Amino acid sequence: MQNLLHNLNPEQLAAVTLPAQSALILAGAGSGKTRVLTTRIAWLIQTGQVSPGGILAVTFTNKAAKEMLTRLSAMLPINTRGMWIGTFHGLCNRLLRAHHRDAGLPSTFQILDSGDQLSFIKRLLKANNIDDEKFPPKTLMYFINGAKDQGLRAAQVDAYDDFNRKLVGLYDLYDSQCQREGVVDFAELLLRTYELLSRNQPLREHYQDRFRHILVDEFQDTNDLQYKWLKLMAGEGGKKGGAVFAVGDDDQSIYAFRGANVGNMSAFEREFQVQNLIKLEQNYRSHGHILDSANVLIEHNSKRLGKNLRTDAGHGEPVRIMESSSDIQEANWIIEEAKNLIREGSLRSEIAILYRSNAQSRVIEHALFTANIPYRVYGGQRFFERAEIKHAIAYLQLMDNPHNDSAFLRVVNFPTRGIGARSLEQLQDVARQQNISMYAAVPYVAGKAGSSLANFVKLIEGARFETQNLPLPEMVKIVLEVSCLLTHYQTEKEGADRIENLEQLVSAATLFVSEEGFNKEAPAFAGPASSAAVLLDSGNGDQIIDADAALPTVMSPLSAFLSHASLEAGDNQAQAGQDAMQLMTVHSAKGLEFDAVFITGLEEGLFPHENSAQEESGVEEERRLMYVAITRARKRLYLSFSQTRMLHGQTRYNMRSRFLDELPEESLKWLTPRVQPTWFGNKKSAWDEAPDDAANRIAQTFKKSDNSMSWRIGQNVEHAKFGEGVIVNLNGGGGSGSLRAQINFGKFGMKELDLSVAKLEKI
DNA sequence: GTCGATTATCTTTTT
DNA sequence: GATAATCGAC
Repeated sequence: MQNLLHNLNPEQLAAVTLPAQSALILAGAGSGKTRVLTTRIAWLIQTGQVSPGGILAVTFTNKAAKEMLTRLSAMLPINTRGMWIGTFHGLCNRLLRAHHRDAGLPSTFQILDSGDQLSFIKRLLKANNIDDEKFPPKTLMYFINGAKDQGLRAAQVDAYDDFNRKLVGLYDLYDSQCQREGVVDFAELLLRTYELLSRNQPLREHYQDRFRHILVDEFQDTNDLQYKWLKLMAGEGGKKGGAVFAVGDDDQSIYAFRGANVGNMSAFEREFQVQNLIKLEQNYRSHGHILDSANVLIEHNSKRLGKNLRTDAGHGEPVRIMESSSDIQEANWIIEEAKNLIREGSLRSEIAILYRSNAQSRVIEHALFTANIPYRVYGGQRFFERAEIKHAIAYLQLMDNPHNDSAFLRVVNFPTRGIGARSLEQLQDVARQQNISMYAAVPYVAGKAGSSLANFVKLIEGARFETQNLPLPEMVKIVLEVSCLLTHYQTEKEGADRIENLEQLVSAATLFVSEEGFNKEAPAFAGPASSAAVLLDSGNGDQIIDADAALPTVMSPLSAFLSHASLEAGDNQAQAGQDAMQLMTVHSAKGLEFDAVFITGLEEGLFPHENSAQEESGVEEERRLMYVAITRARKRLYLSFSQTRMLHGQTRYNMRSRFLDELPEESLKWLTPRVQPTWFGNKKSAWDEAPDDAANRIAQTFKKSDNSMSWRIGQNVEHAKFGEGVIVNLNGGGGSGSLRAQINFGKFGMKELDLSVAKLEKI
């Protein structure tokens, strides 16, 4: 045990060894949060305070859950498979599979990912003749998800006006359609579980009794429903059930846009009568200048619980800031700089390039590709989201649950088999009249269309029959054959990649089967609690099995694999083993760390993003995002912005991000001359100053050749009333008439001014 | 009904 | 710039 607690600092040690009461750990970036969580679990088990089965540990991402399991296995000689460590969604899925009858779901219920959900809604609107101009599918989707994230059913939502009443009605319709098809969306997984446990006392008490310790990672990211869910699991603020050990950092709350509520942290402190509040402020990751930058930046936020990171690592190198004239130059510069780092001995995998939105990766990827530097992009399109994979999955879904209309529509005519829009419309009408799924409605359609449809049904039934006793990978293989997906892509010109992906799907199935223990005889769960896999009374007279053990006991391999495909979209490219540079959004970088980090596109409108600029809370969230980005870096941090950038297929001119001006001067080193904000009175052009030689050299390299024109697009200007701006477009002039300029003044928006009249100063 | 081509739309982050 | 939706020709 000494080993376990060895090397913990006093705060970490205190947190790990807290008594079995609810506790809140404020863990700053790089303060050893995951370490504290896993060590806590290991310590609880090793000191015999709880069995592995009495632990419930919740994370938000699959990555975090996996990390926790790996570290735990390294600390303790136990089999972690079957332990209740996972994402909210994953754990709820497991519960619902085990108790699907009580939850009112078919055993083969399927999970809609957000793409599926959106097309589901589009279909719903069309089927009910709703004008999707007036009720855009996305609006409805946000409405439904928002309500569910607060734990509200349609009947519980207050509607103030006609528009909202209509949305509520559609929400209700949506839910009943989901029920009919046997599908659930992400939020539904949580809401169903919550409702199940609220209403079913024996079940609730069983789990409350069982989970003596509930540990929550990234608590600041919980939404209202997740918090209610935790309260239910813990039973009246932990009085009846287990103790809740919540770890979070309000400064890293970056998911408010999808319902996360930082207020849950103070609510938790109050409602769980938290007496143990521990702050982890010692940072083990970043050098001083980097940490100072993060600290000073985040102080610009008003709503904080208050926390400051410190380090013993010394100041280290200053934070470098670079201004480029275009996104392409930005990318080229990054690559030059990265090459230097690599030449000096840095691993490529220790260099990360971060950006605010996925669209920004294109230019950088292109440059990396040209420079022949291996790289890996996280996010973007993932394995299970690829079209060909979705198609294959849809066939499997239909075999497992034929009432899933989304799956039906996706593949009924793919590859084409002569079933067109008309016949499907007909089929849809029948299905609606009879209140059955499209699949079930097939026998009611007569004629030529009817027989093509019947053939499709035969195909699915045949595949199901043929594969019923085969292992999952074999099943997938056969489905690829009989669906004609393989032959279809063989004849297609660009089909080679897709076939390769389909083959990878078979490998994914093989891997899944062995990882989840579906190829073993007995459930893999081992440990003192396995005997607790008792039968218990569900309250409706049925004897049911606790959702205790590993997946194999509560669902079929196919159902499990399909959930896996929805819940874990899978990595996009598995060039594992290669030492490659890391590209990702700031959001997906959370929880990771690198020796060197480039934060790119630090421009107004991009970072902070324009969609967030409307409200102050939006900007504060962006600032927290920036805080997260900065604290990813261990030794070296580069911040970069560009005067122009291609976005949506057209060039945009942005001003540098306000965040750059919120950093402590003494920790920064500007590689290009810094143009002071106008209120400091410095109105020289960035390219006309030469503070130091290195900067001058770089400036020369990037200097634009055509400086002759008095006004040019991209010119920074200052206006007496509107302040600092940048010329976006010029028109008129050409000898006659007056020259007019469109100028982006940031806060004041876009203005068109006559250059002969307006008093503009170049800066 | 099918295919290819054009047009519209939309681009923040993710389980 | 990329994809989905729509349109028009066979």
